[in-house]
Parts: sequence; structure tokens; C-alpha cells
Amino acid sequence: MLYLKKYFTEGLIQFTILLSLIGVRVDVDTYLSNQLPPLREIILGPSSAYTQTQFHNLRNTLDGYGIHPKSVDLDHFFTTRRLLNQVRQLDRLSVPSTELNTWLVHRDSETVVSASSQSSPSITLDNGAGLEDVNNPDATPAMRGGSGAPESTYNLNAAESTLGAVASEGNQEQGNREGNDDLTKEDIDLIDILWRQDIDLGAGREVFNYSNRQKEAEEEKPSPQENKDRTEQQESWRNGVNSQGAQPVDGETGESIPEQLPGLGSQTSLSLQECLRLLEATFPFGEETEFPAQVVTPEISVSNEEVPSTSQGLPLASQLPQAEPQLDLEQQWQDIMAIMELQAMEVNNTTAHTNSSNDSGTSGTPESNNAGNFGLSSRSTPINQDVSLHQASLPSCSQDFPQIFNPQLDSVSLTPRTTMLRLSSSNNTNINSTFGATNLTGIFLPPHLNTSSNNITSTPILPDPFSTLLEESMLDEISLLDLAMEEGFSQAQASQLEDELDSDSGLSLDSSHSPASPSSSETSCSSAASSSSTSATFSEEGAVGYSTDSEVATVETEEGAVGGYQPGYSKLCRMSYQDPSQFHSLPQLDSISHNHTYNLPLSSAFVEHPELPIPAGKKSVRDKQSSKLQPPQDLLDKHSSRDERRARAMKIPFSNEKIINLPVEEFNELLAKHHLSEAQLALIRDIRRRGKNKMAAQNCRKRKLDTILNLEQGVQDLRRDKARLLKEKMEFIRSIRQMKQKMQSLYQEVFNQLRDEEGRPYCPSEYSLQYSADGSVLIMPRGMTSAEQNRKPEKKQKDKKK
DNA sequence: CATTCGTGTCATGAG
DNA sequence: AGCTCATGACACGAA
Repeated sequence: MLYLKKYFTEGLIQFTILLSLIGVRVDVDTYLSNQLPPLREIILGPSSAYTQTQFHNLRNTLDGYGIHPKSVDLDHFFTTRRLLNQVRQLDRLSVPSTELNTWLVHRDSETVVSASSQSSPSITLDNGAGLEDVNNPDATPAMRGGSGAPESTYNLNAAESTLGAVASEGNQEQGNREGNDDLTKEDIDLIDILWRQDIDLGAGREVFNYSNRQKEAEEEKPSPQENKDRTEQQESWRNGVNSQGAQPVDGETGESIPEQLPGLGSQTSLSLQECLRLLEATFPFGEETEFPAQVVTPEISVSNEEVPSTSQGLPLASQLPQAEPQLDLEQQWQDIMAIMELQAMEVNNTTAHTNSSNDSGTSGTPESNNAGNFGLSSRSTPINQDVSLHQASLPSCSQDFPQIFNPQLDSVSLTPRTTMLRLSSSNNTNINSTFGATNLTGIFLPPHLNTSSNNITSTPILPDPFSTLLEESMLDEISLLDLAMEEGFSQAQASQLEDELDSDSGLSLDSSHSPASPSSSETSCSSAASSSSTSATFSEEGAVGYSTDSEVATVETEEGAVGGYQPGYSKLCRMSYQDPSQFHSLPQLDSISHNHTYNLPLSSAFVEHPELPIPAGKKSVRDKQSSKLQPPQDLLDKHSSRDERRARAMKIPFSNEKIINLPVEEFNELLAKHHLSEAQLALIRDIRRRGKNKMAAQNCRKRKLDTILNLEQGVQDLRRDKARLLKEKMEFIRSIRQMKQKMQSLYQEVFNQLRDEEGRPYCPSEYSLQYSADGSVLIMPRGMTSAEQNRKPEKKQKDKKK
């Protein structure tokens, strides 16, 4: 017993710990009340999980005692599903408050406004920011100048209040940089650690992405030459080593690497090949345009620049279907995420184009809004809150915009992209998705974009097309996958999505599998249970666990279906419960603790009928043993159960064991053979009823324990799977980042090799490479409008297929 | 002495 | 209608 107790206690403790780890917030009350039915059942007692199934009688109908219908297997199926869902929800929703706090801390250091704490303030701040932005449309230019920086920072901070440090690095302001400069390596490391924790918790890290973007943008500001250095620096940052203090600003918020990782979100499955394929696929414009279209829809409405960020965030959250109690937390988190994304987009975004579109199109159709607001999600998706930011970016935007977008893309692709981003942000339900979007944007965002916002940079924007395209495609896939994953798509649906995307990612599959893994574990457990329940085992082991060996033999011969379940029970109990039963089976122990004598044949007390071949001989042996130790009668009385004593008192001619375990027919025959009084018959029936109920209770308790243990195991398995998936995700993100770098370098290489008619190299600030749908690469002046581009592109063919 | 745990028993509902 | 099972609730004894 002690062993069992210990085992269970430890197990429960471990279970609790696991839960706490998985679900960042282990609020027992919450879970009990709403979230985790299994837990509730475990803690408060069985409910639906143990609900009787209709199958329990199958045992009788089927051959003997097959798997008990109610055995853990069935329960497992449902409990596992529930558990899995719970875990998933935890993944998405749970946002450790601690994380938020940390972020706040960073922000505080960076910005003035940020002082306010995380979630709640975000709304107010956002509003304020939005107001300011609206009021100060012109502020941004001034900010660029440098004096305006503080304001810009303020706005950013306000808008991003929830976002925390990330926002701090608004595109425009150097002031932010300064604030960021304060960050030390340790800070970065701390951020990274926090980020990892967040990941474990399931929280997204758009913030980081944002910073990364900013970082990149800032880096790009300088001349192209500097870009290389910056890229290197970025690398260092990503690696967690801030080699250069000059750029710490962005770097701190942006520890680019870790942050980007989350961006992939659930799509961990994306493989390098897939990414490459996507890259190739993205080059043709037509495809891109179509892709986003799917995603678009409802969320678009949200994106009004003028609308305060909070307003946006809230609607997004409200849109979410989830109606569960966690919603409060979830909504807050979602709001935060949405805001963050929006802000990030804004920060990156500074293109005049977007601004103009926004201004004019706020009331326009969703698409127009999207185009205006999100223009290029990847590059700069200014949106709601910071009008000033948008305007500030305007000057540069005019230049940058054309560069980034080909004429064709402008109209069509832009909207889709924006929409995609929107989705990610709006679909806050999936933290991962949002992260993925942001992360991707951060990853792929060409640095120049940011720079463009900040300055009329002369820096080459070469990488833009690639990055944007890549980003879009990636975002699309990610968002889709995330949606599929997190929205609870069926496996088939998920697989379908995957097929559509041609993604290698097993993520969706994995996730689907994740449930399977637990199930497998459970199956093992259940299998054991089921095996135990088999009639064979029963017969062999004897009726109840308490029966002695001698009894067993008898039982085998005579006992039928009645006792069938018991053996299984004992076997099942192997883990904890079973052991005790086994102990009980030992006669010595029997005497010690409880009387489980129901099934025991009352050897001495009862006069075994000669008819009943069974226990007599063996029982006699046992009696002899017991008699040696103690006076037989007293001992028997002492150890016999109440029913046994009553039976003895009533002179019942056969053993309680038979009374209890004999099949109905045999039992009736037995009764018929003996001339029994009414009192005797009543007693016998009571004995039988109680005995059966006793066994049933034991089985019931055993099942309960098994269920708990299996759940525990399931949680462990799920956790393991989660860790593995996260690891994969990180790897994929890393590979994507590498690919992006490759693309950029490739772009640079190609661009640098291009020469005009006079043999002079093209100025990266004036020309950019554009990719047409047929796969050819064109070099076009950056200032060109889309229409112009179509008409007279300077063509230089390059088969630039990677 | 109070609490916890294991167990037996009863009542109830379902097949 | 009776039997059996499952399970919640309660009681009891042991630790």
C-alpha cells in the first residue's frame, strides 16, 4: 500500500508539474472549471471520462472476457483527444504573464511611455498613439531629421506598449536606437532566454521579429557597402553575439534569430527544399497574387489606419470564435499580438505609397485598405495607429515603393500580401501564426525598406523583390498551415493543405501525430489492461486478487463469467494498484490488513459440499497452515468478512466465493440443490450482490487510476512531441534565414555583375531587379511606376533561377 | 485527535 | 423483470 501511495503521489505531482510546464499558467481552478476536463476528472473525480459506456456488457456477449469495453482504451480515446486539444490550446493561448512583464521592462529602458505595464495599458497607449499619429501626420519627417525622434519613439511606444521592447525601434527614430543602445549582451541573452521560455509556453515572439526588422532597416540605411557589414552584424546578433555596439539598438530588441524562429510557427515542417521551391514559385508574380487572395476576407476590415490600434486589436480578438473562459487571457494576448503586428508593420512601413493609400482608402474597400495599409506587408505595412509614421515614410516611400513592387505586383500582389499579414495578425487565435507572419516579415524584409522609411536612403534595395516574394509565399504557407493546425483542422484537411502547399512540413502531420503518440503510449497501457481483463487471465489468477492459489484452481474449473473481470484488474494494477492486489492474494498479507475474503472459499468455517470439487482439498491445506498458526475458528472469524460470518451463522452450505462468482445458472442450480430458508436465500443473494459490487468497485477504482496514469503518460508524450516540434521549427527557421541570406547575396551578386550599355554598373539605389512571371529577371529603375515598368523596362535577361 | 487513504457497501442508472 | 455492471457517495478502519 505504501508503495502504491507513494507511486501515485509522485505521479500526481509529476503530472501537475508537467501541466504547469505545458500550460504556462496552471490555474487549477480555471482548469477545473473549464479548461481541462481530464484534470477536473482526475482531481475532482471521474465524470464523463468514466461514464458508463454501452459496451460494458459486451464482455459477456463476446467471447468470455475480451477487452473490457470500459477499459482504459475507450476512455483513452476520448481523454486523449481532450488532452490534446487542451495542450494545443495551451500552446496557442497561454501567454505567460512573465513574458509580458519582461518585455515591459525592456521597453521601459528604451522608451518613456512604456512605463505602463503590459497588457491592459496597451489599449490606452495604442489609442493615444493613434491619436497622436493622426494629429501629427507631419511629425515623422521631423523625426527623421532627428529632433522628431522622441515623438516618433513615443508614438511607437504607445502603440506598442504591449509589444514592449520590440516596438521601441520604430523605423524612423534614432532615438529608439539610442534607447536600444543601452541594451547589453546580457540583455540580449536574457531576451533570448525569455523568448525560449515563451516558445515553450507557446507564446509568439513577434516582438523580436519587429526589432529584427527595424534592425535590418536601420542597417540598410547606410550605404550599400555598409549593408554587408550590417548583414554580418545581423548575423552576429542572430547568433546572440552582439559584435558591434553601434547597432545594438535594433539588435537588442531584435535578436533577430530567435525571434524569427517563432515566425514559422506551427509550420515547423517546412523543409529547406520546400523553401527553395517556394522561392522559385514566388518569383512568378501571378502565383503570388492568387495566393493571398484566399486568405483575405474578414480581417481586412480591421485595418484602418486611423482607427486606434486598440480598436483594431479588439475587433480581431472578438472575431475569434473561441468562447471559452480563457478567452480573457486569450483575447488580451491576441489583442497584444495584433497590435504588435500592426505596429511592427507600421514601423517597417514607411512608404509614402502606403500612406497615401491609407489616407484615401481608409473608408475604401477592404482590398483598397489592405493595399494602402499593408501595401507590402513584408516591407512595410504601416497601418492603423501611426499615421505620423506613415507620412514620415512617405517621401522615401515614393522611391522605394516602385522598387519593391513591380507594376504588376503593385495592384494585385500588394493586397494579397497585406491580407496575408492581416490574417496572421487578425487570426490571433494562433499565436504561432502571427508570429510566423511577423517573423517572416522580419526575416525577409529587405533592410532597405526600413531605411527607406527612415531616410531617402541611397542604399541599394536590391534584395527587395526576393525578400518580399519569399516573405509572401512563406507567410501564406505559414498562415495556412497555422490555421489548419491550430484551428483544429482535421488531419485530412491539414494534409490537404500541405499537399496544396507542397510543403514537406510534417508539422501539421506531426501535430496530428502528436495525439497519436500519446495514444500509442496509451494503447500500450490499455493493451495491458485489456489483456488483463481477458477471461483466461482471470481464470488463471483466480477470482479476485485476494483468492489464494488453491482457490484459483477451483475457480478455474467452476467459475464462469462472473469473476472474469477481476484477473484483468489485478494485472492492470501492475503499475500501482495491481501490486496491492497481488499482495492481497498472498495469504499472509491477507491477514494483515483488510479482509478481502469475499472470494476466498471459507474452508473450515464452511462445510464444503462434496459436490463442489473445488476448494475443498486446497482449502484444507490452507486451513492446516492457518490452524498451525492460530486457532482456526478465531482466525477465520477474524479474517472472514462480515458476509462470511453471516453465512457461517446462517449455515450456508457453500462458500461465499461460489455464491459470488458462480454464473447465474449454476448459482441458481446450486440454490435449487439445497433446501434453504428465505433468510438464507436472502443472505446468499446479498452476499452475491455485495461481492459482485465489491469487485466492480475495485475494477472501477482501478480504471480510475489507470486513466489518471495514462493521462499522465499522455501529457508527457505530448510534451515530448511539443519539444521536438519546437526544435524542428527552430531548425527550419534557421534554414529559412540562411536561404534568405543566400538570396540576398545572390541578388547582390547578380546585380553587381550587370552593366549598362556603356559598361557601367547599375546604381543599386536607382535600379532594382524585378522578376517577371515567366521567370526572367529585369532590371528596372526604381522610380518607375508600375505602369511605366510594364511599358519600358530596361531589360537584361538573366536566367536567374536558383 | 484530525486527516488521509483504502476498502466495502449501498443506491442508482444503464444495458 | 431480473441480472450484471459501473459509479458516486458514504462509512469504516487503519495509518
